[in-house]
Amino acid sequence: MTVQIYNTLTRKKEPLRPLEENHVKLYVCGITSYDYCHIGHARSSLVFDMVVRYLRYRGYKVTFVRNFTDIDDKIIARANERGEDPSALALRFIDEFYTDMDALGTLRPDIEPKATEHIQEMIALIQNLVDKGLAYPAHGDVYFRVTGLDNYGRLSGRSLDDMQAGARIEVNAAKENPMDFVLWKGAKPGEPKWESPWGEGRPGWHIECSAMSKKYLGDTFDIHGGGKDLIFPHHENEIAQSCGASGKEFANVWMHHGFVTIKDEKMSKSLGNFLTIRDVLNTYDAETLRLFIFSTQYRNPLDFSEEALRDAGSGLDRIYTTLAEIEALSPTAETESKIGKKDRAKLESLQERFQQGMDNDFNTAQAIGVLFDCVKVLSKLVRVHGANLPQPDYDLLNHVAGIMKELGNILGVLTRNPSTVVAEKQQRLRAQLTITEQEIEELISRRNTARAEKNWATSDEVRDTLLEHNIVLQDGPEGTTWNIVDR
RNA sequence: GGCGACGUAGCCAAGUGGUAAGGCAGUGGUCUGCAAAACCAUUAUUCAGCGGUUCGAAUCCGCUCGUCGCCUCCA
Repeated sequence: MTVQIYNTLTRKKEPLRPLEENHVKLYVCGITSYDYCHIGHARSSLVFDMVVRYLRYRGYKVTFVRNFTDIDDKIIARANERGEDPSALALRFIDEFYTDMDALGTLRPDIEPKATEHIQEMIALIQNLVDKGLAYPAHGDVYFRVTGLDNYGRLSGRSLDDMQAGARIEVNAAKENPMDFVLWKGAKPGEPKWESPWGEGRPGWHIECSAMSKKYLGDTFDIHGGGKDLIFPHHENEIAQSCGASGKEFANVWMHHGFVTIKDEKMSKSLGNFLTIRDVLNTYDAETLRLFIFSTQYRNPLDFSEEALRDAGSGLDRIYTTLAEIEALSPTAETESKIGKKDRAKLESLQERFQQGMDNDFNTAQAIGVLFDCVKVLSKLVRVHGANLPQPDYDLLNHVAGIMKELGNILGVLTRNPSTVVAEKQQRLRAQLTITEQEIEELISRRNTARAEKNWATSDEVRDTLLEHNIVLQDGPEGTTWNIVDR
């Protein structure tokens, strides 16, 4: 079985076949750095972080390139609003991006090129296109001639006729065809600019990815990724530029992830319905956010809600609690297993089933289902046999727990020590208590006296009092214990 | 208007031609004075609707309805 990936270009799942044996070359469109990143950006980074981790787990060498767009209309506009230098603003938000990425625990790409550091490569590429008749200078700008290619529109599945019928195209007299797009923008007063054969100016948006992917990965490489909103025009135009210039294929596989939505509407700056990464990490930890983001397959829309995030949090707690319980076990001298056939089969097939899910176009929802399926079994076994666990069963439980952590790491979860996580949570909850532990003990003791006298009214009253302080009681054979309710 | 995606239990979500994973919630049981927690069991004769192909369809095809996205900057 090989990794199957849905290719936007062919609209099919295809087996991954890297050009170079066992070496995957991946280019992902990164951020335009002019503001803090929101949860949609987090999804993008986390999806490709997971893709890279999984491919490496599957034995591939991965060269991962992700760019920064650090020169662009929006950066200039924002800088002007704030009276800040555009490049300083771009650099500042790249720093903020790193702060968020580190908080999310994403791996750094192997190469993170910035547009402004590749102006010469872009100029060379544009010159190549001009020489081939695929681009033309006009009024200080340079435009790509879309009619020069016979298959412009093949990624987004639209024809030039379709697009012109759409008629949502700005009037620009300099263009031969309304769908022609800008490769180089002539300088306007006060804007950042670079020398070029066509006069001073700056690059258009799409050309940077063509130039930088070529430089670091070659004319043709394996996977190009980004959000669904980049399919048109950004990726369509990259294909036009790169294929036009090289005469070769560009990226073999195009991966596009779905949006994060709020109440089923796309989260976006223009709608103003976005939450920044740091907003969310203020309340929820990174692993919770990861589990939430991976709870659906990457191509589907993901609806953000506090409830969904809380669900992810309790799921994560449950796994950590079970793993911590396994850590605390000790075996007996017995050598005969008490684990039934069905449970054993589930545990032993964990890795294989997880891999099946992930091989299926990185279906993290399926893979997480497998993880929980095993947690269920582990938790039951700890409950039923924990106090009296034969050596071989002890070994199996620990083995499976180890695999679970390894697989979790592909999603960037279960990276911490389970006992520590559980202890820290208790500590955090204790810090929020509105009652001292001594008072709790006193109340429990008062209740136990009442219970001994079968004074249930007083007993229940005490229990309710404690519940108001988020303390829930558990009467067991060894006496009464208490826990803090996480609200 | 053009192009595309999606519609599976109360909610989230897998399944992509062989008879509905998993999570949250619910119900019954064990336990308990009653609870809580935990465990055990159970919860969709059916996959938006209607046709068609097939021995067989949630899965393939057609139409209808609904939701969302792209066509302008967007992850």
